[in-house]
Amino acid sequence: MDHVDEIVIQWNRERPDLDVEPMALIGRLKRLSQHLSREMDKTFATHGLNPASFDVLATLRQTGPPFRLSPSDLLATMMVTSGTMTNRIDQLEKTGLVERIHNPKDGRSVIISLTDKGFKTIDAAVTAHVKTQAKLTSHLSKDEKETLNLLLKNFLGGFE
Amino acid sequence: MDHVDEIVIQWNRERPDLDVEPMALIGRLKRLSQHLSREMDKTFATHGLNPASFDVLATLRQTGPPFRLSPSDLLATMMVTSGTMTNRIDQLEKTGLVERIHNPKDGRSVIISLTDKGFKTIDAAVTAHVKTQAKLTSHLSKDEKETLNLLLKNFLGGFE
DNA sequence: GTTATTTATCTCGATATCAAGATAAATTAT
DNA sequence: ATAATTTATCTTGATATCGAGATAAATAAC
Repeated sequence: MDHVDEIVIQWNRERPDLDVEPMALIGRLKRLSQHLSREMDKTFATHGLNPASFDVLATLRQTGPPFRLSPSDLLATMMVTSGTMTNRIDQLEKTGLVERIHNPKDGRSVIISLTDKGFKTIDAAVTAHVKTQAKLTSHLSKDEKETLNLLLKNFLGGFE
Repeated sequence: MDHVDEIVIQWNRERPDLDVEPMALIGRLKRLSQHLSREMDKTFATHGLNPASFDVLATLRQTGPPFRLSPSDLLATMMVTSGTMTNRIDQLEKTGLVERIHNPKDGRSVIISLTDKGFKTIDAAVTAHVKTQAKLTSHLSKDEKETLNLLLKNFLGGFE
């Protein structure tokens, strides 16, 4: 009997015409996502990052040498608008974690490049982050993790 | 082979020392949550609401007559700060969907009450919302929904 | 070659949220 | 009773995001 169960009971009493089973499923998913994010954000903060800056740095790091992507490339992997991306890069540039490099092949575009400082920061942060994620999923058995992952992948497949 | 699989492959190449299985699980969960929210927000918008206002109105409606709760009660069910709650109530009051009633029993507190307009709005919105949620989960079989819901409930139990 | 369209990035104004602290009433301790 | 503490709500300043549109360069159409 958790928080979502209570909501379901209330709606069944107030609006018995509605099938609120999907609401329970989606409600738990969303709430869980919030809890996980909140915990992971703490790890980012201990490395001077917020989730937005971590995301950008991690995406650059992950691509391998020379750790460079255009804002458009970054946009393609994140669910944010172009204005948000500009702001994220601005903040990272201010703190010296990335730099904007002029693209000689295309005057419209720029290349976002991890600095040494950015590389060191994200490598340390991601090590801690993975540790945090391991802890956050430690309640689940190996089997549960696998089943959950498969179901989520299937579910997510409907959207992207 | 989805977006998250690609990320896992990249990290395995760049940082083979890290076990990124939890990252895949959490990444899918978060991304799915974003997709679902984005779709549900459209439904709210067609009723003149945003997710924040929907949340407050739905919580009031769900409690049954007389559809009243204190800001603290509302806070207890939502993962937001008190400042956010004040703002949410301000917006809803401006549009006449709720009203603040003085609490005669306690001079510190107020009672947030659904207006007629608020009641009508949320009843229509929640009907549409449930329909949207049914559609969003229609890819999953009955069995998948049940298994997923159980796993999420168990996972969520570790946090609240 | 000139014009029209598309693409890449940035700008601007509005808004929701948070963290920290202010205010004021109720409760507890002395 | 008075003072200290706790509780309930609100205020303030900062920030991340979004939507819509601006700018400028590259590409396509004619």
